[in-house]
Amino acid sequence: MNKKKNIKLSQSQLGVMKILWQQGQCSVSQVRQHLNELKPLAPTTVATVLKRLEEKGIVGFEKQGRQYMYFALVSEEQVQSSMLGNLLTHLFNGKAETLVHHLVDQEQVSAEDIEKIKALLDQNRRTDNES
Amino acid sequence: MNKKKNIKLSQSQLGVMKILWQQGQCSVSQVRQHLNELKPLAPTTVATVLKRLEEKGIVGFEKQGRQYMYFALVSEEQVQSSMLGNLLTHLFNGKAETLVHHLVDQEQVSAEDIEKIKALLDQNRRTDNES
DNA sequence: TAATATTTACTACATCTGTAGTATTTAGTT
DNA sequence: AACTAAATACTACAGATGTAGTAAATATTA
Repeated sequence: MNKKKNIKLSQSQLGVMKILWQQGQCSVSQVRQHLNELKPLAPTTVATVLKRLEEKGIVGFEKQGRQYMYFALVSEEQVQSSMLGNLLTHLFNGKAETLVHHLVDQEQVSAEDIEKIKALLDQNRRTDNES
Repeated sequence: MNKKKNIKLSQSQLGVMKILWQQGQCSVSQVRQHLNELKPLAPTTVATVLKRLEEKGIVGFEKQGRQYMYFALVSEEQVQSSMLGNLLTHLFNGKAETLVHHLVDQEQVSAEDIEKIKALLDQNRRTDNES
């Protein structure tokens, strides 16, 4: 089972993970370069974040010459699923409609997005009926 | 404007806020009593959490005899909106469909819920067209 | 009024996070 | 081989969180 439940990442950690998810495998300085556009950080800062992620089993690394190449050990989907589930449970009392209601209601989602979501739900319902 | 953006509450804090949202106004020991079913905590622990929430402007209190009566200064909806928005932005790259997809896909939502959500979206679309 | 119970005030302390400095190792260059 | 640049290893430190102990104030009761 690959069910690492209750993965919880802070904002900084997420920023770093996004790079790894996009780029696949990066050295500290590569991560730093990618982050730089968003937020300039000292090299050691990035290294610390990566080391801590490694300690938590979220990323792994492989020595490559002098430097470490880091890579994600959990997928973006896993983290999304886990953190969303957490929010759903603890903030929305498990009520998915309330959550979606906020999404739709609170200026955060375009009409176009709503169409996409609806399409998604329709599709889901169909496959539900078929199975 | 009552727009307290970027409200971010930890799990413990959320637990306490839920009591206040449900009960309206509580003393420390009342909050503690309600929490007790979920998680027994020392009285001072609850008091500390409430004091910290007060320092952040999330709750207020009013002296009533010897004790403080605490009450929420931000609504559950505000917190839901803020924290969901945060998750949407930082974990789902702003893509609401991805978020909903997870909700629907990941065993977290019943078929019934999906129907409710669909109804919600339909309604939303109608009012969109009308306005 | 003295004793007891309740409540708040202050202190504590470990862990996590955000951020980075200093020291050391190592590789590439002259 | 000596020097420089890059990388990692420690250390640091402030703020947030989870949890609670001890002291002090206050109210209730015997």
